[in-house]
Amino acid sequence: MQEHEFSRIERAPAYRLVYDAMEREILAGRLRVGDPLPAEMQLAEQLGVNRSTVREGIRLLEQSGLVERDGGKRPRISMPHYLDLASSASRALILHSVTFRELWEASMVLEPAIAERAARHVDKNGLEELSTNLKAMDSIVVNFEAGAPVDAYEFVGLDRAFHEILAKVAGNRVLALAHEPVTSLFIPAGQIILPRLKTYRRVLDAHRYIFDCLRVQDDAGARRWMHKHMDDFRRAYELTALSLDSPLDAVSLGMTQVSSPIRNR
Amino acid sequence: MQEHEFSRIERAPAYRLVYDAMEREILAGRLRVGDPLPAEMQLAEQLGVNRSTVREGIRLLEQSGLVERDGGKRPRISMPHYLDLASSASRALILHSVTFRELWEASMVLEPAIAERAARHVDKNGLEELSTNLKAMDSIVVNFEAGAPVDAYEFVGLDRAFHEILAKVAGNRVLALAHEPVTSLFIPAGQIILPRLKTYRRVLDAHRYIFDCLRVQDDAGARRWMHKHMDDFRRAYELTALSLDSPLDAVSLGMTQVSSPIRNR
DNA sequence: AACAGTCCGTTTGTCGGACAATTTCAAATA
DNA sequence: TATTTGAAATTGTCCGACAAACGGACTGTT
Repeated sequence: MQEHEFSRIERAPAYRLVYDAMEREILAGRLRVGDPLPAEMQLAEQLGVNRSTVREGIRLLEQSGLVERDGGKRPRISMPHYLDLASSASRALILHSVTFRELWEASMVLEPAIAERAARHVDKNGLEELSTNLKAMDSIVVNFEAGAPVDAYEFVGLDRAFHEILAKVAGNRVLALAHEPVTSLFIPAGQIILPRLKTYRRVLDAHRYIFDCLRVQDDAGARRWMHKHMDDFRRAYELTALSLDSPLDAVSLGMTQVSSPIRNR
Repeated sequence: MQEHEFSRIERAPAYRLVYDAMEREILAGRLRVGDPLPAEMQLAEQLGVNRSTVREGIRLLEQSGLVERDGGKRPRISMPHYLDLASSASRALILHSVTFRELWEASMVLEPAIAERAARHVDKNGLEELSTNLKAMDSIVVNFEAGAPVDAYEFVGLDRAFHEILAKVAGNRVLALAHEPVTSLFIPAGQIILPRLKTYRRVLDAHRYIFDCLRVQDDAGARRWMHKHMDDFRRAYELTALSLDSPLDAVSLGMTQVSSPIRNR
């Protein structure tokens, strides 16, 4: 029967305070992107803590993408790239046993919208990139129809690349960010589905229709074809006797070595 | 003039290997969610590195949400909640100078889709939550129209809460994840716009229309009203003489103390 | 039996120091 | 000027130490 509720007393460890302090400096622009981090010793003195403590704080910055380490060189301030965040998002979604249906529903919302915007904003460069992608996929399909085996990994990679080029071309980074985990989670499913159903030609054709719409800036057409394309994917998923409502399982989908979100360049 | 190209030798620091190893154990389920982490000393012995190195690795896990520390207790394995990721995403988007237009475009895609699904899946519980939210907002508006001042922070908080309840009710975690950074970035804009235009009643009415559609499971109506609601927001933004295409600036939007993504419970 | 107090081993947080490997940078050299 | 060299700085890793907090067992009181 308490009258007064006490607010929880918060006692953050020093290494987290280090993290907070440095994050503030970065976000406030006093430490600029690209600059090397101050030496650990120097930070330790300025902040009045031990070097080990500073190091632990830097690890937090590192994982949150605000600090980037290249080999043994001085770590530098960096902007977390939103596409890096997507990998953590994918992992989180898997751990929460998100179902394929949720994934597919989201893609039915995002992909057509992205295709539509891509058709409106595409430029010569984007068309070039897409064309190159299509050519590569075309040669795989032609070879396949001549009897050659298909490298599923390569094919699905091209598929993904196509959609990511679209997302880039659409020119909306918020949509691109939302889109990224979806495509990355589709990959394992694609690697299971495609080798079984061998619908390579179908995927290629869909991409080509979308490409044609982009070329003439037909945004409604791009949206429509993308819609169809994604619906195809769901049907294929069901045809392989996979249930829409079973969770994407980390292990069965080979995501066990997601490993570290270090971006190699 | 070398003949043979050596593939770059990659030498990750030990603390990152510690991170990788432990992440593997967690994702493979050998360390289960909720379990306390093994003692640092024990890990150090098993992995053959020093305790300091283990600690640095644990910091990486901590920031990526796979390990949760509550006070001075033993850290425990945890699932990163996707909504926690959203705060990093928001920060990244701000750092990349995303424009309000991009944000708004994304919301025009996501919010109506979410409202539509919410109307289809809403249950008694969800309606209850929404109703409570509406009542709270109603009393603020009524007071305002009687001459009382409005706590912008509180109002915008209720606004956000309404949209988040919808996202939850829609029952699609992928969409909810994509949605989260958008609402959180809208908040500062709302805090600028609403006190100037004083369109509190307008927001409340829109929410109520959407709520009514949900009650009768009118998904098309929910979508339509949400669409209108978001379009209203853009118009309000323009009316305050803010440019759609200027980047969301961290400082002017008061995001300087984003600070640590620790989830308090 | 329920509850408060005490004690003790364990674990984390922090400190200080040490050293090898590598990078950085400026001086010396061709 | 371009290259090499060498010293200083910096990071990665290890070791050892100790205070503070936690968890659990034990005890005594009501």
